[in-house]
Amino acid sequence: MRVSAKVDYAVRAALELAAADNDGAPIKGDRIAEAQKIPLKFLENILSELRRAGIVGSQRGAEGGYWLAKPAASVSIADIIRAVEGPLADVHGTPPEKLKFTGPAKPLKEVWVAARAGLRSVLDEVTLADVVAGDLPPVVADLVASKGAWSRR
Amino acid sequence: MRVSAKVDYAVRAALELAAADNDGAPIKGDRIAEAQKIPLKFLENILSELRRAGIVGSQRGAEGGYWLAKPAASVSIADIIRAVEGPLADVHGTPPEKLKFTGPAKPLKEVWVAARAGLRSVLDEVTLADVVAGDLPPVVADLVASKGAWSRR
DNA sequence: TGTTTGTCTATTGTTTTAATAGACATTATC
DNA sequence: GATAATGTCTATTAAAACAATAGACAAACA
Repeated sequence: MRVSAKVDYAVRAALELAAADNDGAPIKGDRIAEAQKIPLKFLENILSELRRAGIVGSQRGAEGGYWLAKPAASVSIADIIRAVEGPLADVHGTPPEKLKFTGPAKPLKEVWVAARAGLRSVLDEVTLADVVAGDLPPVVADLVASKGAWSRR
Repeated sequence: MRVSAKVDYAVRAALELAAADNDGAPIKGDRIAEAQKIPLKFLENILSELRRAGIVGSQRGAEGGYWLAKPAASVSIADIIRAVEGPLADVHGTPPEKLKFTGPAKPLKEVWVAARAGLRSVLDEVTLADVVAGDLPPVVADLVASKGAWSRR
């Protein structure tokens, strides 16, 4: 699982929007870029994609900026990833449920489907609101507590 | 999670070796390539990496070929991935446990650690022997049975 | 000694990634 | 209505990763 710079930036930018309670006024790209150390122009591209996905709203002009277009509790980390990169998981360009393997590799399809489900069990469950509140769902606590979760292998 | 062609090939090649009970005689790269439709030269590069990682053994010359250097039940899918691509998961080039976030993004570290743990819960548990036998561990069955596991989102 | 096979190093073309640039459209304020 | 501040859109680019491919070389066996 390689989390790209783009996804990393997108998630952090969305969190800034979810956290900012700016009396309903839009937040400037500039301010997000500075707060999270993200290259401004790259961030603007990303925020445009999030807008096209209906996750953020925007306003041009002076006093313009961005805001979250949905309740923070209804936007998952996976939603952000899908908005900027497409499907969460694929194998050599194919979605897991469409894979066909032959010979001893046959059961591999179930393995990749399960791997995706393992990822989803975290990324589909955690919302922007959870992260902002620092109160993550039980599934995260369980996984994080599992042996060796914090060490490299 | 993007499973590259290389990882896909490596896992399937390893499964061919795990499945082949060729009276202890080595299996030719040629035969694996054909059975799994993998470009021969690319496969040879991959098998060399698996050999350097101690997962397969090899013999040159006529009657040469490859074999599994360990019991199939002791090699996990994650072992194969790590051998050919390095760590299972990273965020923008950094392993999850070393991440540092600021402001509202602070709890993100736990989220990425949990996501990696979710992946590991499948990929560290499933061995080549499991796949060859078509008898996957309970964690796979559970995840695969979870709602929506087989559909795209 | 010759043939078959794996090993190693290098190279190539394509795609993706991560960013940058600049013209343009919109909005609020003066 | 002019101006300044902002987001939008299209294009470009440099670097890296990806997916192979090539060929000389080394080892093993018949």
